[in-house]
Amino acid sequence: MSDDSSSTVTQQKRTMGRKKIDIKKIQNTSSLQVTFSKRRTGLFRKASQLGALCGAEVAILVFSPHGRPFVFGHPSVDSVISRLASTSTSAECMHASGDDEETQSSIVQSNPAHSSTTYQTESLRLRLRVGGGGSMGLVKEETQEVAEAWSGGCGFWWDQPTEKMKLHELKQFKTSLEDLRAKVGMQLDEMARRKLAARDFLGVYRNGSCG
Amino acid sequence: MSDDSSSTVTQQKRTMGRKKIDIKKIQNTSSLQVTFSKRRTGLFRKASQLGALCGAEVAILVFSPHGRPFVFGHPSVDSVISRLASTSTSAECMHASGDDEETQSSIVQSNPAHSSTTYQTESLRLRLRVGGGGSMGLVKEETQEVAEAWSGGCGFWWDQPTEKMKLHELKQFKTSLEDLRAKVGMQLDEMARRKLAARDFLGVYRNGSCG
DNA sequence: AACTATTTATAAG
DNA sequence: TCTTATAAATAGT
Repeated sequence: MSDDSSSTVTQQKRTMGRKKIDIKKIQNTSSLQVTFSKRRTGLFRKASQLGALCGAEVAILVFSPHGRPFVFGHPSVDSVISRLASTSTSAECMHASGDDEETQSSIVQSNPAHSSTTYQTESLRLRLRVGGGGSMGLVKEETQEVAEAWSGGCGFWWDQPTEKMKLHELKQFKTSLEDLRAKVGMQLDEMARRKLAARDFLGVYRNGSCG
Repeated sequence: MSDDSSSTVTQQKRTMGRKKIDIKKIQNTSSLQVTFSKRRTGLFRKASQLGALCGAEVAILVFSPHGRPFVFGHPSVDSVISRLASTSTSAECMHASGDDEETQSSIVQSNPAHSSTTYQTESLRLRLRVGGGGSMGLVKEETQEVAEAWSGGCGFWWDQPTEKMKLHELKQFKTSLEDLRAKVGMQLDEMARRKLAARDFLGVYRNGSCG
């Protein structure tokens, strides 16, 4: 005990720590965005784990409070929706009537054993495309850095000396492929946020080979 | 210290507690099912919270390792898919190439600002229907009990003296609507598992009125 | 974006 | 299922 600061001083905690919150619409705009971002990431991570752990197929579609769409799919959104559409099922369902219009959702569970098609749809075709960045106002220089980190060389970016992309963080990916996927999502988030126009990085990594 | 059991006996823990697991396909069949069930429930709960907290719209489609479909939607699967389909977007995407075929997923994030439709689909129409139970072999008596608890009266089941359905558990629902939704999912799970043929409980609660 | 202090989610039993 | 003991997620700074 050589560093005891004072006798009666209760070791002051740096942060208040997490607080319990009730599940109702967050009013503060900024915290709403932060929460949405964190939780969406967490949701996708969980979905990814469910897929990896159980060999389940999962598709998630989300519209941010701003109306911006986010999608997650394992193995792909398209395949899962198509599968659901082509699966003959009768659904046992329950609509939980919420308190207000913003608070209702439905949970459906289908049993393949019953064959009476209740879904009808044309396959939702997802044509992935790398678009340019949006426009949020950030130094172009920074954008360039990240872009180069992604498209600069041959091989996967996590195997490269991508100091510019915070290598220490990238190294964590190795722990598991699940984590890698989640990180990819976050990276994309950051890229989008920075108006990154790395429109060809996808082509480079498609099929895992250097094009 | 009046209840010290023994001098050198290290208080034996009842359970090993949670252990860290690596995210790879679970081999043990039974634990796979348990894990799938728990995690799917957790995933839906998280999705529900995201919707309630942020006013986000979410749709999740899951196929269990057995190929059984599970769906969650806020406000509904149909509406979210339709919205996505009708939204003109260009998608910034990344396909994380997994280690094996079972381990790849895609995360897509679209920016509404770019208007070049990349999704094309017919609205996935979800026609909910209450089907009969499956067949898993459980005492009919028990089934009957639960069925009655659900369809027995007018009004919502959580406002009724449904001792037969474990009221103590149902009471927890009140803490939040989010929780209620999650629980509904679990209840439905149980119902399905018990081969419950309460084919008309939905009708009773549709619109929140006693039909 | 980082960092805790806590609340939640869950792997084992 | 129900209970822990722990691992994870995340609200507030």
